[in-house]
Amino acid sequence: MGKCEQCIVKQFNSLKSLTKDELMRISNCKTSHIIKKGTILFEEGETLNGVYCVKDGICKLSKLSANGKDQIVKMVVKGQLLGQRSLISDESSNLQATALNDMEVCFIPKSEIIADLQKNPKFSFDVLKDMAQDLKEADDVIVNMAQKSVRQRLAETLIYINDSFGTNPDGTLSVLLSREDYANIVGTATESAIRVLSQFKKEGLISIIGKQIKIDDLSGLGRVE
Amino acid sequence: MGKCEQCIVKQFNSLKSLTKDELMRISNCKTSHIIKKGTILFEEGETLNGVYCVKDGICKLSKLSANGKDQIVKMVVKGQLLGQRSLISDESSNLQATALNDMEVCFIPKSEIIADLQKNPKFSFDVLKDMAQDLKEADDVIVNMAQKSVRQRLAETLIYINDSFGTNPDGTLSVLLSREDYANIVGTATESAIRVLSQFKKEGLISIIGKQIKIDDLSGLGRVE
DNA sequence: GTTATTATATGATATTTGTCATGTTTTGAT
DNA sequence: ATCAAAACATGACAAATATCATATAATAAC
Repeated sequence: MGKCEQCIVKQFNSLKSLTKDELMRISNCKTSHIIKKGTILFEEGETLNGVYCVKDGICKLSKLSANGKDQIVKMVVKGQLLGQRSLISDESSNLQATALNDMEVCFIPKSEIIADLQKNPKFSFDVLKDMAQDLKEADDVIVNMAQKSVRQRLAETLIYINDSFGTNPDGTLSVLLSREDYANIVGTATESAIRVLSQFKKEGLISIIGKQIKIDDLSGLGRVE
Repeated sequence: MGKCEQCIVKQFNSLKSLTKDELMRISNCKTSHIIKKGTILFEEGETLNGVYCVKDGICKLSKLSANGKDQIVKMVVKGQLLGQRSLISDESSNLQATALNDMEVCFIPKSEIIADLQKNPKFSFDVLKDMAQDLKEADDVIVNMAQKSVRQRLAETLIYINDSFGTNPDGTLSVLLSREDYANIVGTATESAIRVLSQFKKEGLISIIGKQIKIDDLSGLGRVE
């Protein structure tokens, strides 16, 4: 099994602030996992016994609404940590995590993380910074949800996915989401999401190749009102 | 000027985790302020040189949207800290803070807070917990914005204000918000907020006495669909 | 390979929400 | 107390979005 000390992934998250000794200790008790696309890493209400460090792949964090829809609140990618919030509050998870493609993750037991949080101020300050960033992004999502149209939100979602996760060699978005996923990010009915995507296609902003989406006019998408 | 060591307000926020010595040091460099209703404590994009500890009163945190509306993201009350996020990220503020009634606040310089964050793990873990809680609440707001109707969101807002800030002796909500504020919390047009409030009145859920609102049927509001 | 199931697509229609217009009430300044 | 400005209220209509129905395409199961 790989060693945390040598793992490049940690450069992208707050684990980078741990000392070599701390990393070696974590390395000894962490477990590696391959998570198949579609697998639920943890559910809403579930108690987490640690955090996941995402070595590869992407997952969605969603929350079930009273109307039965599963609102996607955030996407977590390679390099990021998963589950810190619940761990810090010492509460069960308020979100469900589902793999959007095959993932490779390391699971680090709660006790290890908590110990380091309490001993290493640099680490805890780093986690604090991450959380502050998450909070800022959440504020932006709230404003977008409240003030922008479905068309705008969907256009921005496409741009976000393009910019954050990139494209395949043929230009299609590398993260393959179902139309329902798009609807659940934007917060609209699946039919509405499909309809708006069809409009974008008619307007020459995107191409649709089966389930795949290719952005043809990125700046045009940015101008959608 | 009051002394932080003896201040009861700190019991409600993470400052309670500071040692007596740390509190005395902070007490010496903090400044007390009376903020009149309607005053802007800080604007979006402004660099904050410290945090505010709210001793009395309430303020709204809002963010200007592209369409010119000022979305209210959160309300901050007596006992809470204000401005930690920006301070931790070392960024300018992403939100504007405006007093909703007369406030009494203490301003603590950035250097003091940062120093304590780096030295006192208990304090930084406490701040971390606060932020985790804020993040959880933000997730809930996102889901509500995305999945619930204006009617539901407004009903929940009234319940929230009732439960969190209480009522005057005559039963009216103690926090007096303009119709525009309600609209900016819910994320709707001012006219829509007014209209829905009128409907609630017709349905016997609330009474409207001038600008004041009185909840007549709390559980009924909770059942609004 | 065939079939059942699920995902995508689109039309028709209902509902929700926004916008504009206009009138009334409240508030604040003088 | 009077007047101007702002906040509140409501109607009429337009636009955005949801819902329901139905068709087709893609995928999975056998």
